[in-house]
Amino acid sequence: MSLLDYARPSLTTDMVLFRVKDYNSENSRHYGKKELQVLLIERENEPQIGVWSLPGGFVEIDEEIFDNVKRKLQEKTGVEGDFYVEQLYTWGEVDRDSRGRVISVSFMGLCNEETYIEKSVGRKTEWFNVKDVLSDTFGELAFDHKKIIAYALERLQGKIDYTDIAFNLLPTNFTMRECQNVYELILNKHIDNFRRKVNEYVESTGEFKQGTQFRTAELYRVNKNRTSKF
Amino acid sequence: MSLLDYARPSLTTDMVLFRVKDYNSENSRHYGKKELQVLLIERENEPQIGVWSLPGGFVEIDEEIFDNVKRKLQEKTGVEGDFYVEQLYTWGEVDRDSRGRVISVSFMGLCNEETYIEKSVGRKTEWFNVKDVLSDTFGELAFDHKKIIAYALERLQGKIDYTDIAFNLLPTNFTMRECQNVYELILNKHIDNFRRKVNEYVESTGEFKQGTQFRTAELYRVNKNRTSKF
DNA sequence: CCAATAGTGTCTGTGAGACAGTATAAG
DNA sequence: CTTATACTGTCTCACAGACACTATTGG
Repeated sequence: MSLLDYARPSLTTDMVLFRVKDYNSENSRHYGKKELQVLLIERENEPQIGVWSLPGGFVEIDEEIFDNVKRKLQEKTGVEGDFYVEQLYTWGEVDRDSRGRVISVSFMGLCNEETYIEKSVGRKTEWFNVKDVLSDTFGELAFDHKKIIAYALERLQGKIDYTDIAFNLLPTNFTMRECQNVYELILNKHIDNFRRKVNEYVESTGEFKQGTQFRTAELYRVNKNRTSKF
Repeated sequence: MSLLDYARPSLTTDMVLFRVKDYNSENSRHYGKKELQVLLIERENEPQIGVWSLPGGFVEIDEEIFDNVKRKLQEKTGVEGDFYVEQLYTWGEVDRDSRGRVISVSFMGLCNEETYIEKSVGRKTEWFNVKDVLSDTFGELAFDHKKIIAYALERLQGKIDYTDIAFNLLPTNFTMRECQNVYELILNKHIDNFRRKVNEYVESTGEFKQGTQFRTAELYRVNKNRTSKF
């Protein structure tokens, strides 16, 4: 029996790309402009034209899945760079796409101002507050994309305590306040004794952040020589 | 542009089914017959005829991926039942299968003597010690199946400390020694103060295991009313 | 009695939550 | 000086590693 005898599903990718907007805003207790954001695009084709959706697209027959998700992201949103990406889950419910059988391999990306650039590609793309997107009042996303974003957020929340994954949302050098902002935005709660918790992951740079309104804060970087927990 | 314009990859599943053989053997310090095992089948078709491989097969166009992996397992190995299954990872490297582009969604199953039955289907299937299969001396498995088994074991080891996933490898009622055997086989090390570690996950049945050579041991079951950590 | 396993008690160090207190910047 | 943030010190409680100890079974 040849492989050709099988009717094959289509294979696509979906990227849940997160960033933290205004991670550097001061005072963690005043929840201001800073927010965890996800990148969405408005669908241009049937079905569900005009509906917000995750960037992604069909995988070519000779294209690595991982390459595809970065290529589609670049083509559709203009976002590219060397940021963190990990595979999340594969969604394949028979009726998840009205066009037919479509299998989607989903990915989570974590970027920051240093690891990505964004050019206009003449399409409607926008960074949304993740909390807003997941709320009932936001309205529907295309296909099962709301479920995928919720899954990505859960994965991020789950891994943040026992990996250094969150540092992918920060630039090379950052203050403790900036780092704490990122953690608090992801976990959606205040964290006490924060510097003690991330101590094993970071090291001093010896430099200080200038231009702040109050006491200058020391800049830290990820400690690449830390002993791994795994 | 229609979906038909795309050349589509084939979609398959692979099942990494674990069980613990002789989890009830006494004395954890004498590593005897008890072992963590994985179910393999000998390939009957090209390519790689006669090579040990994970059970699985091609997904039908109108078949749920999850249904497929359980159906293929039953058809190819004769193993069926209502045991724990979770999706692991999707493997899609362009050159992972010599027949063409084949995407494999892999799953991990955890079963025990109560949750599965095994009938002969006239094919060569066998339960292997996971440690042996992953060692260099075992020889090659089909495709990237050794990598997939290694990934499944890592996932199992990673989740065992913060979930009750390991109890899927035990029958409804079990002794502390049996439970400890399962944990020690998965983590491949001795564990001290074991009953204290699993206390929150189990509750007494009030019954005792009869027919043991020495002191009788109390039987426990999974505590369904435990407060979740998640 | 002995041998082997089942199960308990306790010491100690580590680490997290809570929160008081000190340091430093701008104005 | 004040104010707001950066950063340190310390108390307490819970828990995990280490390991000594008691309990119960068959022979």
